[in-house]
Amino acid sequence: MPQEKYILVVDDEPNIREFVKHTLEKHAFKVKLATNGWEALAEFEQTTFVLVILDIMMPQMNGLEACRRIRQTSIVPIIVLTALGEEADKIAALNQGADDYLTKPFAVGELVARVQAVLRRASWADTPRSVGTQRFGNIEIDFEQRQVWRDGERIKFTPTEFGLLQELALHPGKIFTHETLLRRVWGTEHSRDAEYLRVYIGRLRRKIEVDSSKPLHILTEPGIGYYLVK
Amino acid sequence: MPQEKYILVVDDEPNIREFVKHTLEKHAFKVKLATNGWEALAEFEQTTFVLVILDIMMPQMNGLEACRRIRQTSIVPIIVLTALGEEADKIAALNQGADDYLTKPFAVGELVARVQAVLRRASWADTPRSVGTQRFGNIEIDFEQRQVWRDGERIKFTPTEFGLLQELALHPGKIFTHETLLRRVWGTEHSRDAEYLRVYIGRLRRKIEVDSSKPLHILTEPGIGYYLVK
DNA sequence: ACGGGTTGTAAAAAACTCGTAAACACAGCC
DNA sequence: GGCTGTGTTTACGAGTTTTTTACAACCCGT
Repeated sequence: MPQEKYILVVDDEPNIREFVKHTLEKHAFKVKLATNGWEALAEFEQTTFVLVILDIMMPQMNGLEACRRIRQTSIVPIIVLTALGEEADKIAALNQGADDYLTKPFAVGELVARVQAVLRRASWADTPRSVGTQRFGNIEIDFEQRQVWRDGERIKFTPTEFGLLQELALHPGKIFTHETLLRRVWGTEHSRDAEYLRVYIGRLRRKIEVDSSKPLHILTEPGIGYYLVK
Repeated sequence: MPQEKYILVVDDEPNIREFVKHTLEKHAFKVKLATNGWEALAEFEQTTFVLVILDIMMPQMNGLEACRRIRQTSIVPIIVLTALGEEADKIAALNQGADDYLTKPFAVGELVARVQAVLRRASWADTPRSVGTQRFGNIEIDFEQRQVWRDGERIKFTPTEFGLLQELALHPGKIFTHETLLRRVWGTEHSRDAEYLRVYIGRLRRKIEVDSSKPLHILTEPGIGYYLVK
């Protein structure tokens, strides 16, 4: 059923707000607007959104704080908008639970592509999977049994390898920062030991990618972290 | 026993039919072909199949109807093939009792992965969880009498040994973590004493396995725990 | 094209896991 | 007491996994 899909757009700059609204409406989405964090949270109470697009730099309550608060009560996908060169903002937002980011200025095509990508990943309906399993093309992961299958063949993983794969696979498409992955897999005390990650990402790729020098599933987001796609 | 596993492939497009047939035969399956729903049902009468792969869009009798009719008489796993974007078809097919779907075009790896996954799940489902007695190749366990027989000879087990064996045997194939086994057999207060487990798994193997250094029934999942297979 | 930082890979070193043997403890029983 | 059956504890070698180190490959801005 083509139900109405609401997207919440939060930005203090009127022209960006209108640009995004206009673009999304052309693609059959319904759009609600807010100009700061407080308004965003208020809107969020009112309506059920399929996606939130959130500017980081805003007066009143900034995007980072809004992102954190939304995440406390919802798993709705969040795309943050950052200014060019504000790496730290991106990373902070991703650490607060944002799913993806867009760097201003962005083109119509880029906006639409990201929105659709995020929604596709989040769409729960389109994967018929038995409970506790996920599929990425020819890879199948059984979280309960801690087993992974590639082209129907079982591949064995060490505890650390599986832990890392699991973090990535539980939110396909979501970009994880180095720090987040290190904290979740190795614990807070190793959140700065990025070399662990390099070594283990390499091992995962050698096990699940067809050609580990041209990965299709485990992708690098330079300067930020890693993410998994189908 | 490497019994012959027949798969029925139903599609009106010759090249897809041959592609699937060829791929599956390379993976040691026997393949029978049909080009429409009527032929499929006719073949289905003749041979016992372990799996049916069924195109949705076909002339004569479409896949959906064929799926429904097969389901009336059999629980054989069914994978349906759908064209890209035909969401409605997928959902309808899953509602008619299909087990999984593949969207055309698909890669070799993905086809094989789905076939194996569906077969794996099917074989898992028919494992009898009976509480009475259970058989693992040459080993027979009577849970009521707390007795075990190997090649018809009674083997004696101490209470702890039998308790551990029983935990594993009640869910064959399921991987139990060290902690779970320790908690269930020795109690929560010993859930960290992994050395008990090492010693007792060794004792079980010496009693049950033909060659305890190459166990066939009681298997180790490194870093995680143990499980029992037939 | 250069230099500085990041990312990927290989390999050595350190730490840990698993299976096994053997010793010990402790009861019940003769 | 000595014997037997069971559970607990310790120790060690082989093998695996994790950590550490080093360096090559790559990207990006100047």
